[in-house]
Amino acid sequence: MKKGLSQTCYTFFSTMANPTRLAALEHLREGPMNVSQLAEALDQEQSMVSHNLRPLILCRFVHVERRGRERVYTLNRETLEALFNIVENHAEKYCPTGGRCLR
Amino acid sequence: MKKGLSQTCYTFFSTMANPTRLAALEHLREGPMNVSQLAEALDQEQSMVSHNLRPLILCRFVHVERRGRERVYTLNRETLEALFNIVENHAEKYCPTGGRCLR
DNA sequence: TATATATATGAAACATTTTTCATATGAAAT
DNA sequence: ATTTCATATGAAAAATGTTTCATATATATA
Repeated sequence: MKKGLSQTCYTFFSTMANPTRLAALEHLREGPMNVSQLAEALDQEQSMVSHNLRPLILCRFVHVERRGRERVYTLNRETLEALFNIVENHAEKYCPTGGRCLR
Repeated sequence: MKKGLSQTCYTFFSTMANPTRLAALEHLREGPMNVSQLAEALDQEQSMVSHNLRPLILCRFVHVERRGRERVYTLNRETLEALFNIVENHAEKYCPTGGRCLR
């Protein structure tokens, strides 16, 4: 592993390891959305969504574009579809009960 | 995304989002090791290593085999090499400074 | 320019996770 | 059967991360 990848991994996975952010990413798979739409879809306060979007942007898991006074968030599919595939494959093989760990 | 994958993702990424566990996984890339060897390599207390290995086992990121009174831990390469590749590719493209996020 | 709308931000309160330390377990050696 | 060695475990203390609430910023509209 290249030097610094361990730190990168930590930032990367910490950002992913949050239910609100994961739910936001799931919704963004359907297509770009602004913050209000996300807040509505997630049934969460605008402020909370906003707070949680920031690490996603810093990690480049989503990118943001201004449209008037809205901000439209778009999924970085290149990374995230690949990532979800790995998790899905791993879960199919090792977590047949769906999310709950085996003993 | 299949139902339950969001929960699976959370467990998956939470387990990855820890410096001690990431360092352990890095070392296990070199080959199987027992707990003492890992503790030595990581320069950490045996107890801490042990605590941190548990989630890795539950998620099937490593598997363990008894050898006398030792326990030898082995990396699940199938999942983890694929995962590290994605992080590496993402970082190369988006984090040229190595681990530190862009602004 | 005043107001409304969309989003972001800071800081305190709250929650979860990690680390440490003492001790338990279990297999091997004496 | 006792001791030793390797590892695991429970629980308290410490560290991190999340959520909320009040408010700031920035763009658009009246």
